[in-house]
Amino acid sequence: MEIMEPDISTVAGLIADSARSKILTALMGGQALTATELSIEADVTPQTASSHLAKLLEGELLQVRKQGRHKYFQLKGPHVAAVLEQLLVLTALSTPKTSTGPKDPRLKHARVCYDHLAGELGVQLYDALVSANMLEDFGELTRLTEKGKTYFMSLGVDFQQFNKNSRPVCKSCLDWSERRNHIAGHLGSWILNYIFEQKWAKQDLDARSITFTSKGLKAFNSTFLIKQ
Amino acid sequence: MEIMEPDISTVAGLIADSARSKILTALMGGQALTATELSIEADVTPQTASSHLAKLLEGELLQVRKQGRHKYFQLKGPHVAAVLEQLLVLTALSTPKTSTGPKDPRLKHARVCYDHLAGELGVQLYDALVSANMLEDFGELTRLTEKGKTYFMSLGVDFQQFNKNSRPVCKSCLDWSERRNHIAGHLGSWILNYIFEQKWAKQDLDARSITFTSKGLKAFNSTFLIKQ
DNA sequence: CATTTAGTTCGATGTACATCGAAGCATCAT
DNA sequence: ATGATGCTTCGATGTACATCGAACTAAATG
Repeated sequence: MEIMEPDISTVAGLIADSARSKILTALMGGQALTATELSIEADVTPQTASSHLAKLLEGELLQVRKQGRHKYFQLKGPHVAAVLEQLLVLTALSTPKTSTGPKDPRLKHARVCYDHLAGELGVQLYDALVSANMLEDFGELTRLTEKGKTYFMSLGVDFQQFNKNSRPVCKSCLDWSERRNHIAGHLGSWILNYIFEQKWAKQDLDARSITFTSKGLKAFNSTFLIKQ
Repeated sequence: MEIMEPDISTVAGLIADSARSKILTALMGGQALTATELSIEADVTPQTASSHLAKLLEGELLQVRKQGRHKYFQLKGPHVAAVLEQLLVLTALSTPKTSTGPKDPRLKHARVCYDHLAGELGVQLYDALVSANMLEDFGELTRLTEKGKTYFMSLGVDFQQFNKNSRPVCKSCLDWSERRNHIAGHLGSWILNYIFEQKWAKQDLDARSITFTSKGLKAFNSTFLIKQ
């Protein structure tokens, strides 16, 4: 007669497999990927990937769009991304060597975290907005000030639109490589979109890291008041 | 040469097993439990539980305190609890029947979520504080107002102490049964502690649900301005 | 039409691991 | 001392499942 606690183990089991976890983290890049792309990413044959993708769909972690003979897969929603991000943080904390490790060029510098900017640049953006009094920082809590609100409205943000669904406007998100906050939520999503719209940067092939043009980086820095 | 993304799958694998997930959710109750208690909770023999507990320790999800011939296990920290909570939310979302289900007496009413109050009472507390202008609600974001700060200081909260480590003072946390916010973070932890200190309630045997005395419930309601 | 490409289904193989019984150490009680 | 309790290690058993080769469907291409 007791209320059953939801059974975590099945969902965790979906993430537990090495190939599937690679697929999921690849999809943290935010963009939809095809089955074969994901099979390459996961380093398994297409047949194996197909089986995994079926399971991830069944488990409601992914969604598909069919286009011609291609199938484009995506994370099902922000809640899924949140779980993955938390797991990344936890793993990064318990294995300090690999995480803050020395190597790596681009992924550490700037990458996409589901639908917003992460990496060094993401953290810099966060810090700049805080020191410009556009963002108030309370640990993991973050709030856009009036000044910040008017500023982003001048850039074209429609906050009316944001409030329509339940997603928070502005949410901080712990970065597993930097271990610092960066901006998630609606605003984070909008900013990343803006970056691509302005053609300041483009997403790399590996679907997670992004590269700024030199002009784009300058524009980004000046628009968001990041002091070099 | 690329930076390796942390391997989520190993941590997920620890949670993926049915017995281990039962152990972990049992420990979401916040209080330390012995190996045999956990073996009962997980519905396996002591030997099996022992093997699982060793793995969870190895994987840094748990910590132990040895006392005499007993071993008391606990979640290693808030980050672990955060992952579990996110997984609970995700699972609850994808299986709506079981989660918001009809049955259940106590667990739905008031329970402990790692170190703070959840369930109907937790949500009521949250709402009351918001409507009393002590808490500002921005979706998943929450902030204590000046009014709230002074109020809690009058109850004996030492905010100086809170700021010493990195944990956020006040953080909202999605409730998997109610699908509404409740208070986590330092303040959430303090409030739960206060409830036990005042002997308004005691934690049940199943380690997750808590029962208020009738006097305690009244005191709780009036202290935190919850209108019946 | 035939041919390539994307994705699937099926069956066989192998491996990882959860489980418990039995036996072994501690620690507490009497 | 002797016995009881809490927890662990070892070994044997069984099962679940990831993997790929081979063969199949569906869509684009020419």
